[in-house]
Amino acid sequence: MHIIQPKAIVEQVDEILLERIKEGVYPAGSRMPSESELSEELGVSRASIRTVLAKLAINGLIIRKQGDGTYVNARVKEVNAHSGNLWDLTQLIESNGYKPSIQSLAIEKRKATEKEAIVLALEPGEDLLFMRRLFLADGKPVILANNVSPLSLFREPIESIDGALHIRDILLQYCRQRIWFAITDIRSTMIGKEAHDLLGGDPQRAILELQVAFYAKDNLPLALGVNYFDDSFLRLSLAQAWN
Amino acid sequence: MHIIQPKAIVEQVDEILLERIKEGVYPAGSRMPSESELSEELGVSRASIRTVLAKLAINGLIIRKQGDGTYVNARVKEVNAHSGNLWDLTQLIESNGYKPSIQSLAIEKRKATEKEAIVLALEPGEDLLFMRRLFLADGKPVILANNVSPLSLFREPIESIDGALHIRDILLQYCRQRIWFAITDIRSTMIGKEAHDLLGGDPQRAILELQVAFYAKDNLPLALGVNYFDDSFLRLSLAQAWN
DNA sequence: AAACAAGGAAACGTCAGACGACTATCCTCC
DNA sequence: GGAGGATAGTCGTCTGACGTTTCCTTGTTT
Repeated sequence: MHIIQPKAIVEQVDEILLERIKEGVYPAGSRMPSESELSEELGVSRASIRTVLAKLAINGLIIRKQGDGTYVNARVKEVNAHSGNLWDLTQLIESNGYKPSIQSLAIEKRKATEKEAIVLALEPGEDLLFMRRLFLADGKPVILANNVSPLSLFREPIESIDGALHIRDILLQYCRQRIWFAITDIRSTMIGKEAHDLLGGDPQRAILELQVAFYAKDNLPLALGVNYFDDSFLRLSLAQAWN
Repeated sequence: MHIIQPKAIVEQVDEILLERIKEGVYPAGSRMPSESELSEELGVSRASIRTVLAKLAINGLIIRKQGDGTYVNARVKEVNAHSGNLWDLTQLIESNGYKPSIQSLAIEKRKATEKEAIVLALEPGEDLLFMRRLFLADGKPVILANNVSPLSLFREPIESIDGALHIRDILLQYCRQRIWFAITDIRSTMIGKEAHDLLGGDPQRAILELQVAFYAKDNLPLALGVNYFDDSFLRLSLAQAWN
């Protein structure tokens, strides 16, 4: 058994405000309620509100003006890696305006390559869980995702794994591990045979490759991901600001 | 004349801590001084320290553990778009371990295309300042950067513009405009003729294309940029976290 | 001697209230 | 009608306090 700890206050506030911005409760370009009003309405201190607003500002969703107020970025709809989760492919598809789903192609055991062993801090040849999955946007295949994770992390037989889950939830559910941060390498590459077989389109074209490494709070490597997708169908756009 | 306003407190603290992390004053993986200690040492309130630490945590440079302390991310060296400035090409080159420089190829006037007019909120055919520049890493050309900006923003003849400056400083110095946020589209594309002539290498290869739009605080579009570079020489890697 | 439990110290998380800095707005005065 | 100043509202910073979590020491038990 595992108790689901009540989420941190700032986390809850973050979800609420993010939701309101996405749903247009605070329309793009409009002025949001003041920190004091939010503090009063949500029943948390102004300090907590400010923590969340700072995060939203860094991710370019809002613009803060001293002496004036806090405004929703008028171009918030143009950004799709919203809360800074570049590696959240489901969210990427969703913010491009499609309905995401995940199709599992393979879940199997295999040995770690030398390179994988280094990044995952394992011995070469140790057992890995390998997952090949296809992300669909409105049913159309758009992202090929390959993930590996040390098999020693898993507490249940691999047959019981639900391949349609988000990698975050797989690690949480079967490994009791929470992703704390991720490092993403962005590369440009020619589409390979495997990706072309699954994604279709021109067999000679450049696509994006996202190499993601997931880590736990204590810097323990949890998983690696290599994701391929066509940026002509899915836009990858980030907003960045400070202040 | 224009007075240089003293920077905001959090901005100064941010620079100091960023510098210390980069220089190894706080080594990767080590525990940083506590919030109280930093507050006392730098002579600012704990609240301001916390604002900065929150930003560093979001950008994955540090990891905060309640009841324990604040740690420098052990993998901080693997990340190069450090302070979340994806569009800061100088910083990108620097964090890849090279010495950056900028070579101006062309600075000229030209009319806005229809697409440019839309994004810059201008009438089609209005005058633009066009800049083509080459970023060098240790003297080797690595990034081709094309920028356009409404000519109406500039207060001095274009002949006086120093093409070796950072776009941030060009806008600040000649337009009195400060970049407040940027939206970056990341794309994968085949290398074009122009880019290949300047960057060399295999004429049939995939490279990264960063399409950047710069905005001022009031959402005024300041400039557009289209940057091409080879990700086999310059790694583009981001860290992301929340908590 | 090893394992376990209890307690305290230290650090981050949250709260409350206050004041300062800055901006937009309105009003007055010329 | 325009310029200038007063004013209220909002974000930025500060101070002090308490809550929550984690680590580590200490002492007890097995």
